[in-house]
Amino acid sequence: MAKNITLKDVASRAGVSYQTVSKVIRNQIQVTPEVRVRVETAIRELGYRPNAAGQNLRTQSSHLIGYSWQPAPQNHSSPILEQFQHSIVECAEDYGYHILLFPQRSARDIHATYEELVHARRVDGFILSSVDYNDPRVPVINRLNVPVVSFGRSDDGFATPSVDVDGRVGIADAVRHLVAQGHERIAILAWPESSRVGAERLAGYWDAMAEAELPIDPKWVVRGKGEIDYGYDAAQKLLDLPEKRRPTAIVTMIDSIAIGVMQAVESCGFEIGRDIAVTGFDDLPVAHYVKPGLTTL
Amino acid sequence: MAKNITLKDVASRAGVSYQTVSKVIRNQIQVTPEVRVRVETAIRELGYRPNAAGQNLRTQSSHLIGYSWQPAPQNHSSPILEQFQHSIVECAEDYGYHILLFPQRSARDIHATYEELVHARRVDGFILSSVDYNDPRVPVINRLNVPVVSFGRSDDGFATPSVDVDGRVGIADAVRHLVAQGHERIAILAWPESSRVGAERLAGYWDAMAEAELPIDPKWVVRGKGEIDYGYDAAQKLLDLPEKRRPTAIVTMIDSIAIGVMQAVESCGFEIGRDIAVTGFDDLPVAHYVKPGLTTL
DNA sequence: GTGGTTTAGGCGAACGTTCGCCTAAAATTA
DNA sequence: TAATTTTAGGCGAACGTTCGCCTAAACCAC
Repeated sequence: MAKNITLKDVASRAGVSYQTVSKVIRNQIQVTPEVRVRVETAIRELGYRPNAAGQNLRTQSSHLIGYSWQPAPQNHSSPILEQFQHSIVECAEDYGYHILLFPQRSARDIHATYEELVHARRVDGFILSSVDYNDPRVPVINRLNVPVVSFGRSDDGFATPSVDVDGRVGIADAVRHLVAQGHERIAILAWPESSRVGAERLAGYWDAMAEAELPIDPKWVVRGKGEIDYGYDAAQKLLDLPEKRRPTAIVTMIDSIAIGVMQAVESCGFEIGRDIAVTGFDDLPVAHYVKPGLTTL
Repeated sequence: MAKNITLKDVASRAGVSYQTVSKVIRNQIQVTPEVRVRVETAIRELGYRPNAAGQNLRTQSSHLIGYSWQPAPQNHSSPILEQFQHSIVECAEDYGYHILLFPQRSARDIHATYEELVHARRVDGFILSSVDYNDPRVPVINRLNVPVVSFGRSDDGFATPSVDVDGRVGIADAVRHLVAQGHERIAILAWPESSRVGAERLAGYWDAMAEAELPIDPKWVVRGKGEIDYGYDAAQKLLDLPEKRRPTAIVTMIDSIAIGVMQAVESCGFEIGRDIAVTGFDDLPVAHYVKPGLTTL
């Protein structure tokens, strides 16, 4: 393998000190245009790339994120997860990070695995996928005091810094919550069938309604596009239904739609929280997607 | 985050020099049992873990392997690949390595991506999956002169070590199985000639047919692209053949195509298993949910 | 000119390892 | 006991960065 090209090589070619090269690269100092050009051409001519090991050592960060994924439970390989994996890889790259996969042989292994990765400073943080209720990984990682994001929700009392809510589970939970409050006629403003995310969330609605054995009036499942306007228009139609068919709760796919719904509710003379409940939804760290009758963000 | 525990911390607690600790850890020198015990207990008590960045810098190796996988075309996720990914992660771990995922946005990006990873010494080598004929990644990596193995073979003159699913034997077995059941008119839905995997599997078909000394009607070897749709359309044409030329069994390259075939069979009024046999490949999870048990490999 | 402020860029130090050389003491032999 | 070999383990150096301090020259106002 070819010899490493280091800052010093660049420096001697450009006729400056190697520390100066480092600073030029990261724009940390003012240099005369002439020097900057000299350094930049030297970098280009030599094909210099900062050495990751050196950077990691110095900055005490690996620029690596550990990704924990469940090894495909037998018959149920999920394209969503594959998609998710691809997304995080792309996104991490945008910030100069990479994704590191690691094994997780047995349940008892969990502690050792994560401890090892963290103490060896091999990763800067973790992404967990398929987090379920009472996920054993969550307490372990929390004890290690390291940044973590999870895809899926764990309800075991740890205020995990940020949580990505799974659409299906999230909407289902929202609906369950409404059911628990006594709602029986629950409508949903869905997205066109082409939307995968929309389908996922709609499935959550069906899940929860079926679970509660509640009938679904075809009118309650609205499909459409847009944000505030869509919410406003669709909600008006729902509120125009005869009282017996009129929903007492409206579930939306995203907060901006919920805002439109709330506007419509008010302009029709109803009161949010008393006459009708509205829920929103967001992909960002939202633990609270339902506030009885009121979605505030 | 807690302060790093380094060799020096361990050393001062054990009353030796830090370099000695390093050597004890890797059994590179003889030490008196007494010293060894002192060092080992110090390590345990402090919870010392070698810092990966330091090791990487010193040893000039990242202990990371880059894994290039195709981001799941459309909705078709392959359980094989998922399995494969899991296996390499486990296996790498056994040798103290980890797997690094990296993005590959566009074809033109390929060179930059790999060059970056190699020059920055971020990875020690690569594993490529889904390698096919004329895979653009192969020449790029070979030029970088870095270790690489691939899953699937590319026949373009580079001696890249590889593993692969033996499609030839697999399909041949399937055909033999059908022959043993008394089938004589066996059709195959192949892929375009540009697909190496497809060529392999088709070769298995020829092998087995020749072995059984069965004639092959040119109409029985269909070439096409796609999944369910392809299976559906191609099967319909096969079923439209006059009875004497109509195949009694259809071999497909992948389960999703088989599903299309089965739909076509049903819609033409035939019964799977009685009038016609269908085989798949690669054990898609869906296969278990399809009504008439699909014979797959 | 004198004194004060800005600026470009040099320089030492540190991050945590591993490697190889070196030495003093212990073990062996004569 | 003296000469020789073996051994345990100390020590300096290097891997390639980044950070912060420092200095000499350049600039400015009087």
